[in-house]
Amino acid sequence: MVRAAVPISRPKTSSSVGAKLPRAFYEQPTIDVAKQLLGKYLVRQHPEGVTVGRIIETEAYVGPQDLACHASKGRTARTEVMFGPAGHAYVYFIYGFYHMLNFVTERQDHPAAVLIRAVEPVTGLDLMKTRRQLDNMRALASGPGKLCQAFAIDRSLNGADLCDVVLYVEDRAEPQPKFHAAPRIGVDYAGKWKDKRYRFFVRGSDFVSKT
DNA sequence: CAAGAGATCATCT
DNA sequence: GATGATCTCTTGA
Repeated sequence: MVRAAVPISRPKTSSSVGAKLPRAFYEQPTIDVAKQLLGKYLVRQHPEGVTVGRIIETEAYVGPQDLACHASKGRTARTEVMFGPAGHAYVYFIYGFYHMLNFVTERQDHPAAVLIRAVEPVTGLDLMKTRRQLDNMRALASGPGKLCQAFAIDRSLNGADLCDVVLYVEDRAEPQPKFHAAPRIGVDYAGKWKDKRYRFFVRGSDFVSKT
């Protein structure tokens, strides 16, 4: 006789698996946000289904003085979101092909953000594989452009509130993973700022974009 | 496996 | 008119 079903298994699409990070989390100093995001879970709700990934790699872009930060070029249509309140998505399009996902940090009028560079696929693997036209789990979301493709993130999400439901981050009460700090990728033009160790990634993960 | 090129377009000069 | 917070494929050891 089969035992009666007991609701102990947690529905994967429910927020009950973790606590959504509040706006106050994103209002912290950008470097702290970048480090603390490691081991948290990026959740994307979409009509095709939910995708979830464990955040493996981030980069901090700390403000207008940071020559690698887009906001160092001034306040423009593109960078406008970064000048707004923390806890919103800054999504931009680059190289004619790829979208980049960032989280706006710190206070109003201090333009800064954290770039999400890689996640470990957790939920919605089939959806990610379809979107990426690829079967290798290691390559699904191990890069900023790859993860945006896998999670169906484009400029329609620019400015999206991370305290809303379509895109947010969950804390599943894991201990903070050990991580490395290294220079950021692809910012050789940024003078002395290019050598700052503002890139953070989980030690030993197979899902880092570059080692 | 490393290095290089090509793809392609929004944004700013 | 140039360039970029990238990715993938090809080439050649």
